[in-house]
Amino acid sequence: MGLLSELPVTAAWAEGLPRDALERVESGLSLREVAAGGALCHIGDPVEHWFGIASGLVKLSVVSAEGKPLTLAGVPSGGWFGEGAVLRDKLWRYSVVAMRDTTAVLMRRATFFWLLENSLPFNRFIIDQLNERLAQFVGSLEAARILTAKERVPRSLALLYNPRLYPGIDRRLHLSQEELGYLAGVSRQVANQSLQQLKAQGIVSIEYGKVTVLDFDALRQFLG
DNA sequence: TCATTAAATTGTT
DNA sequence: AACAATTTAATGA
Repeated sequence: MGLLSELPVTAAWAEGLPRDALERVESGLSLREVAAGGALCHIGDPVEHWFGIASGLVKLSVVSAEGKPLTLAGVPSGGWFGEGAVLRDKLWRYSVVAMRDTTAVLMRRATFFWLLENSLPFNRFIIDQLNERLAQFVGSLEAARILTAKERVPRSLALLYNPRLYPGIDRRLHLSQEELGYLAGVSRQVANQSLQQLKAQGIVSIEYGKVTVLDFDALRQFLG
């Protein structure tokens, strides 16, 4: 019974791997617990791992010269990220901060590259993932220009429910309105008002510290 | 298990 | 940004 099979994370890239390869890969994995507010890595840290989120929620963020934080993306449980950094960079270009208590899976660089050289499905997974993220960030540029602050909230929510990047994510997400505001780059007030509107439209339901998506199709309208 | 208190979150100004 | 109201989590009897 290996590490992967015990995790509540669907590691799609591991499907189809021969048993001996799987054992080899699992020897290159480790777990790390990070409390809410803690960091998985900081800007400038050496890139030593590819990250997966077994449970919890993290955000990828940078800080502007004036000290204003900018959130690039949120990654819920089931998501893997950092392949761009592992492939291209020696140092992290963004910080990874836990928005909730989080359990992360760390894959050593050497293991990552071994998979690249030995598994075609893994290569396919990485290409799909890079492509999906590229689409997200291109969309973000558009959204920043075209969408109002209130519209950026449902867009951010829709991004979290990307089935390709984060398969099997629960309809109900443990995510406060303040945290959603950080993700969307809007104030908590705007996040609140936007959620109220979405609730009135029957797209989401709101609970204390949680949001549940009721209508995925309606939410995807905000992706543009 | 229940009551009390602190902390977190929400809705509004 | 600041306020009050509400919900949850933590604590201890």
